[in-house]
This record gives sequence, structure tokens and C-alpha cells, in this order.
Amino acid sequence: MQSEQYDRQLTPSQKKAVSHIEGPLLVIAGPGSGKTRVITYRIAALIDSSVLPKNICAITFTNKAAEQMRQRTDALGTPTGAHISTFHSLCVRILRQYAAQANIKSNFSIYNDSDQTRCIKQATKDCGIDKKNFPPSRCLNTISSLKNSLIDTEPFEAQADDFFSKTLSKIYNRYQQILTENNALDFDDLLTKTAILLHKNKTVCSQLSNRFKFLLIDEYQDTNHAQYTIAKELASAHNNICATGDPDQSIYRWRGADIRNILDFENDWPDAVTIKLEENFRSTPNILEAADKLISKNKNRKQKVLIPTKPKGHDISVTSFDDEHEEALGIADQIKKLIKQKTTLNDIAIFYRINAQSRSLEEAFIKNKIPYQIIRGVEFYNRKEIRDMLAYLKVLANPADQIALLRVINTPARGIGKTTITKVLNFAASHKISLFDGLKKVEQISSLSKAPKTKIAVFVNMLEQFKADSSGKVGPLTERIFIESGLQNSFKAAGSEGSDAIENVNELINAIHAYDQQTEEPSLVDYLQQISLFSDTDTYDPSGQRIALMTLHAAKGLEFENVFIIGVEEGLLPHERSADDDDELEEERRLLFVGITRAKANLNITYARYRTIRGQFLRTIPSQFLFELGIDITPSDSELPEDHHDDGYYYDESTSQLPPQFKKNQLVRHEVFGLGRVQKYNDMGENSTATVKFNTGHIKTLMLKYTKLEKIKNL
DNA sequence: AAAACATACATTTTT
DNA sequence: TGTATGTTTT
Repeated sequence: MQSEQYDRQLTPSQKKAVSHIEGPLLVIAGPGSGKTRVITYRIAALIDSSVLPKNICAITFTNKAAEQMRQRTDALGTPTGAHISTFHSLCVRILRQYAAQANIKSNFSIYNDSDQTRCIKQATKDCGIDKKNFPPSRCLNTISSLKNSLIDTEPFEAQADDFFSKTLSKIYNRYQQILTENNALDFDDLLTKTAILLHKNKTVCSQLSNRFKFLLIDEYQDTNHAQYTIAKELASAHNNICATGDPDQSIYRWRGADIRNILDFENDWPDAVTIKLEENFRSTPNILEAADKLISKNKNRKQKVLIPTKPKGHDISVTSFDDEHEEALGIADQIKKLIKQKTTLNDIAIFYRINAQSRSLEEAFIKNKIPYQIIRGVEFYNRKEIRDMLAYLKVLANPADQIALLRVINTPARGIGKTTITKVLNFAASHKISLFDGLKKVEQISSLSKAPKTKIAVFVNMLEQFKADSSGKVGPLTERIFIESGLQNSFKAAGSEGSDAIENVNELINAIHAYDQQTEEPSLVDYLQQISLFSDTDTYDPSGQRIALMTLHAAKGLEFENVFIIGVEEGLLPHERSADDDDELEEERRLLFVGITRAKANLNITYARYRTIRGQFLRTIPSQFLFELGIDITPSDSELPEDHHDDGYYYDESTSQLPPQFKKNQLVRHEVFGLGRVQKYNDMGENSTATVKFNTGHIKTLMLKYTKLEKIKNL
């Protein structure tokens, strides 16, 4: 690429960011400011100034973003060879290369959520702890945040001084032990082990930071402490770190993302140059004005402006509906109108807070014959048949992977039942060998009769044969397993129910063939480690003529002409779990901000007055964010509820004045829920709400004009 | 050992 | 509400 070429295509500040080659650089860039463009051109500019591509490492937030960046740098005429990937993929690569130094085996399995849950349940059980007091999800969350803060088992054990921490420490220890026994790492381990390796092993650290002389990190606002450490270590030798991000778009706090990483960049790298990109090339001024109004309500924030460059467009629209079905049908109607106006379907996206909200949309779209695609986390890889197939591959790649082995040992049914497995497990435990080795020594297990022994021998023999065929390309092996394991036949026998499964496995096989062709040195271990980091979000096809449905989180980094954001109601957006924490509430606000700023031309916000939540038809409360956006949500008389008094809400016609105000901790009484304390009061004029924790344990957000809350004096 | 049934349980967002 | 696990039946 010639420098004149990007001269014409970049604004002055973008150009400045591109041409600042050496030393630490922070690019604070608002939405739609051409941030990705800057990184892409920067890679090209580095290569222009004769930096070798292999010395460049760019880190993106998703695989999808990495893929796009590769394509774009290629399009600029850049030779391929720059390492562009997510943090997790980079870590897999590093850990495999330096497995010995990291004290692991390079053929490790990567455990996902459900694998983790199994391990944590086992760990809790092994420690003799009641899972009712220490629920798996809670333990996993805590352990995850420990790992993200780089707190290993020993230091945690040392600092644990209360009952909860001490018990959790036991579980944490055993959990890590189980992972080691299975030769497995969880998602957090990938980051943690890499961070610790880089931090402790100066040889490895200097080798890698010499390999990656230029480090570029996108979406820096969403890095957690482990990722931060990795970045810092990798850049330690040369200081050539370029981070880009937008604190207002930080939406992954729950995953350990620490917004301070970006806010403190200038402290961490004292000679850092900071460039702000505040011009927005994506949205109309109308949309940006709304976005700014909303985000300004965040207190913990550096002031930033969004400068529109587009001409004035349509105002944002807010529509209310009776319930989620009406909402979906209403949107379908609007979309049909858009289609009549020659809008193409891939110019339309619908965002929601939680995946469950997609259901009513699907129904409405099927009814109206509108083509759509749902962008969801890991749908495909969560299918039973896919997980079964992958489990076979995992066992071959990593025989120590007991979870995978237990999954396939009797799938399809081959007469190796629970009692048999328990006997082998006991044998393996008493001889301190893995389950797989136990199966191999089945002849020595005296408690087993002849029939199960033979069945196990046949199974082991089958795996050994697969194993002999497991080097090089993965596709042929997968096909062989599908047939010879008996899985295909079991699906055929299941009739119409199994035909979907066969189709899905065929899709998997196709994907594996594609992997074989695209990869220089395809290998089973490599394929499995890559696939573990892949999600369906990465398969979104923007060229398809379909409407995109996704969560607000998945919308990050994308843009559409027409955006619908649905279910903007208290409890949903902001989500109820953020009600009692101001930081979390601010994150919810940022989430909506991200959604709003995806829209290029038309933004439609909707909410429903009633919504079915967990099977219950409940009156909703319009989101406080609507109020903050300056949107009048006063319902007209015809919209007021008449026959739904299900949740204790009612409308008192006599209260034409403003509802009473409350202070935090005010003791109150509610007709239905009884006594409670106000946790939070939201002054929204007529639409003010109070979040109350009742003695029943329920936490409710109540709209004060509908709900009679009696103030009780403290005794 | 598999299927049928019952009951508990959680239920945000994802690499 | 739906999933996921546990229990009973065949």
C-alpha cells in the first residue's frame, strides 16, 4: 500500500493514529468513528514502513472481527502473515508452543460451560459439600473471577479466612485437580496460564515479545485483568502497544472486564500518545443525540462528544404494544412496510436483552413469511449429536478427557451401563490410572463378568483403530467415526427425529473438510482447540437476505440501516439483576447505548405493557432509560389496564398529582407483598418507580402511580 | 438398560 | 416456562 492511498481515505485524526508507528498509543474512539479502519490501515502502514508481518500481532474481541480484519488487511494489499486473532486463540497458540514451560500437555482439551459445570459438581461432591449451599453456577462464577484476577488456588487458600472462602477454596483446589486429571483447561485457564507463564518465565516472555514487536488491541475497554497482564507482558520489551476502545461501550463487566484498564492506560504507559476519534460516520444526528442523552446519565464516565457527519434524518420512534406477541407482530408489520420501500433484509436488525425474547419474534416472522437468522451463542455446537461426535474426537486427541470418554462410552448404546462404568472407575481410582487406561486393563477387573468385559474390549479396540487413523486431516476420520461408532445407524433407526441429527452431523463434516483445506497443517488437536473457541456469532452471514436477530451483546461492532430494540422495560433493560448495583445499572445503560449507536438511519424502540415472564403474564414498567432519552411514555386512557390486576398493580384515577417520593431504606407496606424496604428510588416524575426488597425475599420494581406503597415509620 | 414419568430448579449477557 | 436431573416402571 502506498501512503498516498490512505491519505485520501482518512480524516486528519485517523491519519494521525495510523501514522504514529512507535511507542504506546491509545485511540479513544466513539461508535462509528472508523476505529477498525484505523487498525486495519495501521497494520498496512506498519508493513509499509518495512515491519515484517509476522512481527505484528493484532487482537480482536471476536473471531468474527479477526476474520474481517484479515480480509480487510488483505484487501489493502498487505501480505498475509500478521497474527490476527482473539486473546483466547492467541493463548491457545502460545500454550501449545510452550506447553512444557507452562507445565501442561499440548493436547489439552478446552472445557466449555457444561463441561465446567460437570467438573464443579464433581469437585463439590468430592469435597463432601452440599451443592444446595454451594450451587455450581455460583462457585463457577466466583472461581472464574478469581482466575480473571490471576488468583491461583494456593494464594486463595492462604487468604481465605471465613467459612465461605475456606469452603470455596476446597472446591477450587479439587476443581483444578480434576481439570489437570482430564488434561483440560477451561476458558479462563487459557488466559490465566498464559498470563502467569509470561509473567514468571522471562525467557518465554522475551521470545514472544520479540516475535510480536507490534501489538494492537481492539475493544480494550473489555479486557479483564488476565488479558491486561498478557498485553503488558507482550509489550514489555518494545512498548509498541496500540490499544483502541471506547469506555462507553464496555459491556462485559460480568465477565471480569475492567474498565480501568482503558482509563488507566496513560498511567501504565507514561509516554503514551492519546488520540480521540469523535466524529461519527455511521448514524444520523437524530440517533446520536438520543445516544448522547442516554449515556450522559452515567456518572462514572469521561465526557465525550459524538460529532455527527451525516445530514439530519428521521427521529427515533418509540412504540408500545399490549404484549410481546403484539410487539413482534407490530415489528413484522413495520418490516413489511420497509420491504415495500425496497429495503433489503440484511439492512434490518433486531436487538434484545436476553435470548429468550427471540421466540415471539420467530413466531411472528414465520407467520408473516419474513426470512430471518438468529445470531446466538453456541447453538450448533450444543446440539447433542454434534457434541457426541466431537466427544469421540476429543477422546482420540486427549484420552485423559474423562468427560468426553463418559459421553461416548455408551453412545450409541452398546451395553456398557452405569454399574459397569462404576466398577471400572473404582478400579482406575484404586490403581491411580485414568478411566481410559482402566478400560484397557479390563481383564484385570475381577468384579466384572465376561459379557461386559468383552463389550469394553470391543469399544477400546474400536477407539484404538480410530486412533491409528487420527493423524493429518480430520474430515475422513470424522466420517469414519460417524459410521463405525454406530451413531449414524442409531439416528437412522430413530426415523424422522434422527434425520435432523444426520443432517447436522453432515454439516459438521462439511465444516471439518473446509478446515482441512484451509489449514496448512490440519491436525485433530488443532481443530478441536479452535472449534472450542468458536461460536455461532462468528457464522453471521451479512450477505444473506435475512433479518438479523441478536442480543445487544452480539450487536457489538456491527451496524445496520434499520435497527429495532425491543423489550425496553424495567427488569429486562435494565435487567433486574442490575437493580441494586449502580455500576451494573450503568453497564445496562451502556448496553442500550451500544444498541442505539448500531443504527445508521432508522431506530425503533419498542416495549410491551404486559409480558410473559417464566410463564406468568405480568404488567411491565417502561424502562427508566426511555425517560432518560426524553421520551414521553405517559399511557393514554385506552391503554390503561382494566382486567389485569394480577401483580397488585392498579390505577387510581384520583391521583392526578405526582406519586409520592421515597428515600432509600424507607420502610413500606404493600397490599400483596407486605413489609419491605426501599432499595432504590427512581425519580421519573409521573413514572417514578421504587425498587423494594420485601420481607418475603422478593425484590420488585414498582411503578408508583399504579402501586399503593404505604410509608411506615421506623420504630 | 431404556423409557416413561415426576419433580426440582433456574432463569443475562459469551470467549 | 422449559430444562435437567432423579425416580420408577417396563
